[in-house]
Amino acid sequence: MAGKVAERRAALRENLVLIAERTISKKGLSALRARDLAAEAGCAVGAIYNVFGDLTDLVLTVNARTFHRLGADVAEALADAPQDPVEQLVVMAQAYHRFAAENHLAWRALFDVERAPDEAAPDWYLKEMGRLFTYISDPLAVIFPGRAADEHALLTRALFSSVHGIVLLGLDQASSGVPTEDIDRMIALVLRQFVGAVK
Amino acid sequence: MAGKVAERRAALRENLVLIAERTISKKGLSALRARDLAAEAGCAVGAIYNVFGDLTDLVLTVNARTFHRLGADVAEALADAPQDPVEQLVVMAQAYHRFAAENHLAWRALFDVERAPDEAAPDWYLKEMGRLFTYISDPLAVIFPGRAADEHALLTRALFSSVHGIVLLGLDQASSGVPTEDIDRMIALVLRQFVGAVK
DNA sequence: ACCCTCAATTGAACGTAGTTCAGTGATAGG
DNA sequence: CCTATCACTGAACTACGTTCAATTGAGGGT
Repeated sequence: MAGKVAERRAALRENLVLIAERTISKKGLSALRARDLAAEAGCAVGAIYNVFGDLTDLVLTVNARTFHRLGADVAEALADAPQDPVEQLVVMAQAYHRFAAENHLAWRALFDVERAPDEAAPDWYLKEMGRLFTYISDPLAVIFPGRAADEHALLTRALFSSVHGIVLLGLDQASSGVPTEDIDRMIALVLRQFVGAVK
Repeated sequence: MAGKVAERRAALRENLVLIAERTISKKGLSALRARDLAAEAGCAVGAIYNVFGDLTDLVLTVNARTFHRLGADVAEALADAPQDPVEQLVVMAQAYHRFAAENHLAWRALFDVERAPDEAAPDWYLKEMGRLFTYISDPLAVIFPGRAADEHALLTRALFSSVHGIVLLGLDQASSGVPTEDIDRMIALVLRQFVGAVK
């Protein structure tokens, strides 16, 4: 029976990730507790630290999955979008909004993890980010042909950041009155106005 | 000697706020500790709770001051700005960026405080936010006259959120390569492009 | 000047986190 | 079947925010 240990470890790891994912999605990052986690997984608290270095490692694993789902949602929206590059941008941004709204706490956890100040961003983060940037970059190249590469990169980043800001502040004060439709309207307003300026 | 107690309380309060402000500015919100605070202020830990309900109350007081300084900086930039409404928007947004960069940890603390889920945003927050929105709203009314009031409000909020997003993501990864000049360029790019002044 | 009352102040103690590690028990190879 | 090894256990440790019984000292009455 070779690898019975590794098997159990892998199973525990998967289990912990699923439980953490559910806890974060339902009750938020701050509700994640080592003891609760162990109790739900039916293991000792110490076992968690055999699989993950610390709870932040576990959260980062959950975040990687969340980020991947986010990327897939945006990609799906893009696949179903019309050919018009402006509409593609709008559709993707609204897909981003929809994902953030429907997975609010998990989405928040993406940014609420505190990284060590000098620690580099994880690999998967940069990779998924690059993926999202490509989705934006391509339609932009159609809309604004002949821009310098560096300006094009800045434009891409700027648009992503703008949409992110609109969603972030819109959902933050969801209780104090920014309806979902208004967030979508703001996104469309900024994107259409942005590209319409040169049309 | 009437009010000697109240006097000491007020002095302690001021002292605690100043110490907390310095700690947050230098080491970040997460470095704020009740025991360190008491040691620095030369009082018992319990004394903090005679003046503030809890540490979050203290942080909110610091945040109110930070937000006020931010509003003043933006107002000053607006006062020195040219008449052109587009340039006014750019100048204000870059002032927002400069404040965030120069007071990074204090600025982050504005958003990193976790509020109770159902608790309303504090009064001073809404007031300062309204102040910032007015600064943006006025030039926008000149640039886009004759828009419906609700669309105008959405536009204002959308532009603020966009600039906030650009600054937030730009400063977050400052280590992994978004120079200050690029953030300013993105701000100018979005705002100028938005209002149709193609350069 | 003295004491007495009561509220402000103290800091040890409490509850709850994340994390560790010596003891225990199961595993895989001989 | 035995045993060296290593993963697992959970009590213990540290570090928080917060509380509260005990203490102190201020302000008024005599």
